[in-house]
Amino acid sequence: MGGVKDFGMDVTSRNDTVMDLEGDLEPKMAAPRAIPARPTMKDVAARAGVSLKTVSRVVNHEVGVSPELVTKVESAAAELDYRPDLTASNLRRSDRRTSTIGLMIEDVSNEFSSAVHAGVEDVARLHQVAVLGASVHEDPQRESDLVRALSSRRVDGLVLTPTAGDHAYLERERANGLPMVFVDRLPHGIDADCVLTDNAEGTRLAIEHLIALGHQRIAFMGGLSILDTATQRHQSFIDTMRQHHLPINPAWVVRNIKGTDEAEKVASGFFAESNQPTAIFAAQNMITMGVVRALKLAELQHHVALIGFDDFALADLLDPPVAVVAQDPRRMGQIAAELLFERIRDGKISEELHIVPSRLVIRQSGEIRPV
Amino acid sequence: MGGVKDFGMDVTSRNDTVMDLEGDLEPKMAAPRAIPARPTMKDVAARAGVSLKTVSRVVNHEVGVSPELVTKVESAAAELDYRPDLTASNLRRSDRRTSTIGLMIEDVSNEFSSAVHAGVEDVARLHQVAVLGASVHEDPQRESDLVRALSSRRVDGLVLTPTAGDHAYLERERANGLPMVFVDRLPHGIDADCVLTDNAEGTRLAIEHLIALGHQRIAFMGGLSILDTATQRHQSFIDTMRQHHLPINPAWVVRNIKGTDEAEKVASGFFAESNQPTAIFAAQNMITMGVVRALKLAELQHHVALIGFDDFALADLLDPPVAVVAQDPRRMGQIAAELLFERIRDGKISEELHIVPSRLVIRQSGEIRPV
DNA sequence: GGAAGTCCTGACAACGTTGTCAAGGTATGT
DNA sequence: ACATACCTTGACAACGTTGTCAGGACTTCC
Repeated sequence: MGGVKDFGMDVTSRNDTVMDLEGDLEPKMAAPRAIPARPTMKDVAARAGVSLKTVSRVVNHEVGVSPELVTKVESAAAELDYRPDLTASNLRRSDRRTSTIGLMIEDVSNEFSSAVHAGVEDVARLHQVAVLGASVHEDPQRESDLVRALSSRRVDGLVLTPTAGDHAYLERERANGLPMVFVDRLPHGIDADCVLTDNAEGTRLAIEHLIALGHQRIAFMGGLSILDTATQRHQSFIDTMRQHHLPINPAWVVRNIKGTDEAEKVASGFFAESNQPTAIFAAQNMITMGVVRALKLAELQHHVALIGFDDFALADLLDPPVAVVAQDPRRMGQIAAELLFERIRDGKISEELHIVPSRLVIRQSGEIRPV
Repeated sequence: MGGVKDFGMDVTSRNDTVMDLEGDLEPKMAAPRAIPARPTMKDVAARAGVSLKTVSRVVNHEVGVSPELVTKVESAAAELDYRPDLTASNLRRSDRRTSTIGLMIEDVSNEFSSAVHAGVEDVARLHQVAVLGASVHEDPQRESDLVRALSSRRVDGLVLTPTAGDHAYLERERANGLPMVFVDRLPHGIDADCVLTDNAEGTRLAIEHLIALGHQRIAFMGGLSILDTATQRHQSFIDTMRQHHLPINPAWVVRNIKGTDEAEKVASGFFAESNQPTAIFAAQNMITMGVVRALKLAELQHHVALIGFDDFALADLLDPPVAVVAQDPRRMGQIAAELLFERIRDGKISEELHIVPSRLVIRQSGEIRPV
């Protein structure tokens, strides 16, 4: 249990301030400024010569206040620069909404995540709701800490990309009235609303495109298989190859690749052998970039076909431009947020699954024919 | 004036719910679930058989509670899945801190902005503070709406990238106790702490590098000159050229370029003339990308030198790799956040200016010599 | 002219928590 | 045994706001 933050130090320093001002004759300037008191409704009421409640009514645009008082209150509020205090308001209001939602994504600075963020923000803005964003960095501990922190801040709901761990613990949060929608990955241990890319279909499109060009020796490079996005893409690769009766060379099916550098090494490994794949399917962003590097190094970028999963900025400016299965992360964020607001509104708990289609973006690297 | 959100609809629908349950005999399932009541300290106190205040003490790790009661309270809290309510806590606490700060950046999904976001988050996490992030999209109206919204949510402070407009209005917010730090751009109409890239120095480095290679015909392509980052880069370009007694061709100094497409057009315009620049300095991210496109189209990418301001992912994978003046946006976010927490702690208002150095990242496009 | 209704306004409690203070218990010193 | 100090605990007010309700001024109707 325990508080979210230890305020001990702050409190002490504040007491010190008070002592300074009362106890001795140091000039006020030397002591840290007291925290300025923000004007409250009470202040506005006093200045406008009305009751507290009337100010509340004006601020909330309730009907039935005489125009005269409305202007009086409004100008008093403007003069004082009064801002309603949402934290107090939420405490009292019957619906207890904070007009704030939490967003937990892999990393705010990663291209995919921040597109999701943008999508969530699009929708949140329409609802006049603020977004508390946080990066999980694939750390289950951090994930649950963040859920705690956001829950303590009484967010109205949560959009999150689950880490690999177990998510049964979220069941209790949800039971306590915290709606949540998952994005990009299916959570484990809880049935909940979820917005996913069509990983299987996207992969199938890419592989069949390569097959249509005549490729038979296709390598698969995948990410961490604890993530089911990675697993789905891998499975779809296997299925598609089998459906087309193509051999799968186990040496060319590498999973659990982490990061650009590792991907580069793996791809370079392929090219060092006499028996080389004629096409590579890179099942994730970072992996694609690693492969691009390796191809360039081996000067094979115009000889080995490459299709990546997930689009990235400038993919079309590389030499050759890199073909990808494009997801629509912004759309995913929008859908997730819309779904969340629906749940917040009707208070229902449900387990809807939204699949956002992925599409093959044809660029030159995907048009290279086998030698 | 006015409330931040109109809760009218919600209130109505809630009344409806109550009516349903009381008024007729419909099964409960059909009506929207009532909002589940989250356990409060009172519930925990009742279950543990202690007073409210004792629970408060345990939750906040105050000393002087008997170990026996501590365990009793802790297990009661765990059984109920109690979460302290920060909004109520903040309302009562003497320091009135929400442990939340606001971050207003250009666009959460833009590479530079989200790196700043990541930097702010790095520091915020150390302080156990949550970040309310929002995109301003270069809209002054939106900016001030957001400030209002964040101020109403009683954030402890603000990190923001100011738009082009006037920021005198923020003076009043600050006077009402809202500390703020600006990033990337100097605000107008208010003296405040600010974290900036060394635009002049970075530009000088780039231009002098080109000059050292023998370039004399250097074009400048800049962004919106209402932004002073753009103005500073432009001014530094002019100064550096003058210092080296090089002619400035007005036709090659284009400012106010907006977006990739426009940049591409401008650059293509250069190449259509018989008299061409031998080097281009692109003073902003998007512009650089547009130039890359234009160069490729004109097949001049190996003949005209290019240096851009601000690094971007994959710049080193392009053909040729693109030289840039690299800023350090993540570091900027970190510094801004550190500065903000300092101000929050000591309550001081000041006008410190932090210049984060930029550095020239030499890549092939910047090594092309004039013909 | 009085009863009934409408409109506008304000007093007061309450939201969930923490700060303050006092009460009761135990330990210590004489 | 008594006074003193300390330690632990709880009662109560308060933070800034909104929900509830009641009261006063006016209007309307018989």
